[in-house]
Amino acid sequence: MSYYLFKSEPDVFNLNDLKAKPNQTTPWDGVRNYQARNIMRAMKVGERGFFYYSNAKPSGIAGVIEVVSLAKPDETAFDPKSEYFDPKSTADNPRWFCVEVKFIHAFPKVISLETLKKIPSLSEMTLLTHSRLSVQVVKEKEWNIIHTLLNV
DNA sequence: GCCAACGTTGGC
DNA sequence: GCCAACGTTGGC
Repeated sequence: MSYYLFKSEPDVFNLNDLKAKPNQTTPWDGVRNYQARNIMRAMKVGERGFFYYSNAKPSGIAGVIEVVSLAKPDETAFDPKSEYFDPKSTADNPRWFCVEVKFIHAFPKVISLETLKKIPSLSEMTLLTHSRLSVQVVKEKEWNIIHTLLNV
């Protein structure tokens, strides 16, 4: 069982938007980075991840979502009208993939990046060492530490 | 709005 | 396969 972190700009797509979707579920499409794609392809149904707000005030972890389907081809890559269109990705040989994710819960308050940076045991977290990666693996230990912050 | 970090592209 | 040029991400 692995844990993950999914980034989104809340002005573009946030937890309320996810909650409003049919079945509170959406394909995590638009990812155009190979490392992030490979992480999604390794995800299993039932695994959970943090929903992270980037370019936000404040940026930070806003809640939890769950993987509800294995990675499948990202349809937005095939659509010339989509901002995520990629002519190099074809139905025969798709380049980009996405899992479907479901709303689980929103934290009462966003756990800010500033707060996370202050915790020594989180200093190796991918969020802090490879800040640009938009889909990340979170270690179980990190996952648990972050949940204990909710009780403070 | 700036800019550091870093991923991608394409010429050679 | 190298690497310069360029584009994007995301914190501040």
